[in-house]
Amino acid sequence: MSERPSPSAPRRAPRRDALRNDAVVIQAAREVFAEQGPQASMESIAARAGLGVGTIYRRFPGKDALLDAIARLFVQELDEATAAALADPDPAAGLERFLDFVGAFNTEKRRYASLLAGRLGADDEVSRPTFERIRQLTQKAVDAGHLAPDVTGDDIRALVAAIHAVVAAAPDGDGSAWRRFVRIHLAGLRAGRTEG
Amino acid sequence: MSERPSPSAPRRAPRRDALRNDAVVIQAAREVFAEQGPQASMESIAARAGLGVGTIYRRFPGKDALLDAIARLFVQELDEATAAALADPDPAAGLERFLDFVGAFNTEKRRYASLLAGRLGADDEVSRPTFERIRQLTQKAVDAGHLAPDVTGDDIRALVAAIHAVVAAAPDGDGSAWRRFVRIHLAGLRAGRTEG
DNA sequence: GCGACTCCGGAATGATCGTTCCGATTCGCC
DNA sequence: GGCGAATCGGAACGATCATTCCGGAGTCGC
Repeated sequence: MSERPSPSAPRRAPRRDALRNDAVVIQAAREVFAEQGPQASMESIAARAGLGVGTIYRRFPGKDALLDAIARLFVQELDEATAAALADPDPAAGLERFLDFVGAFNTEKRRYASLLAGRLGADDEVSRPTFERIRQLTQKAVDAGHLAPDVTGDDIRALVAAIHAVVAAAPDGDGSAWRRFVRIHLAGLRAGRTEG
Repeated sequence: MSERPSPSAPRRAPRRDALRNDAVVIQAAREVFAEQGPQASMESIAARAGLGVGTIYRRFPGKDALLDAIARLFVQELDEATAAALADPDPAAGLERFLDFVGAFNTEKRRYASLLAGRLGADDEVSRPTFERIRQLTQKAVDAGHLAPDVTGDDIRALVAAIHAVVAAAPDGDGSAWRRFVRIHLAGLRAGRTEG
């Protein structure tokens, strides 16, 4: 019984250059997909990374896996934003901080919406724990009297989806039209008693 | 010498089958693009139409032209809806009727958003005369006191874009989540004095 | 430094798809 | 019914692109 971790794997540690390339590929893919959308070719990504296509395929089973990896990255950033917003002692401020993040995120990276579209199903456009946090964030704001009593996490989720679209539809120069949109919608969420 | 209407065009009327196929192609393309998105193949459209691909190319210079033709059709429908809404004697009712149309239109045809995206530039997502009518519609509602004084056509246009997204993001069964969204946003547009 | 093994580059492969082309078919007119 | 032209069908072409493959370069443990 010599201590081999696994009978058939006397593996060596991965080489340093391989590890570095891992990060380089993700970064390049992020940039290229943001610029050209999901139909960007693997070759253009490889070129941006300064690598050959084969190197990408060593790490990722295929283009779809690469797309998924990046989508997961975005969800993770959104996740961190919800966690930060939830930690804010003032519920209203936390909610607005979160919505600010969503708008800024999409403004910076216009094309990400098309990347996420379809890749994450309708009911997990936001990963489940993230949505749970949005729900809590909403509930706190309702309890504090900042939103009408019947407002739910679904309403905020719809608003998030709407922000995507408003950012994408805004004229080129205008990077903050979405702020006005959010302000208006929040006014509706405060005042609106939707006796349904 | 002999009386030809035009020197170089002794044209005969188009054949009846050609005229019929024109409509068949458009209809098939509408259906297939709605189901599969803009990346649907020309062959699948031809198959749906019960025709050969060559027949499509006789009418349309290429796939892009076909896509454009359908996008123009949608804009035209939207155009008619704005005209009808503007004709309504009650400004508030006209505006709501218009927004109802937008939501229903997108609900029926989920994938049309991706078809229109990018094809019509940011500043003519709605054709110019259509946008002019939206502006008038908005102004009438403002003058009648149904919307806050500083609301403009751009606000309604943003709402239209948002409705697209909300419809697309809604869970499968739920074909009317967008109604709630619109109701809330309209409340914000009524109450919100955005002293900016 | 050296040997063995991992990793990289980029040409080759196979599939998909938009577009073209031309013989066969159908239509309009007499 | 028959002729000439417009139209159709769908095979063939060329381009693009994801994916594979393997000879050669680079790295690690010693």
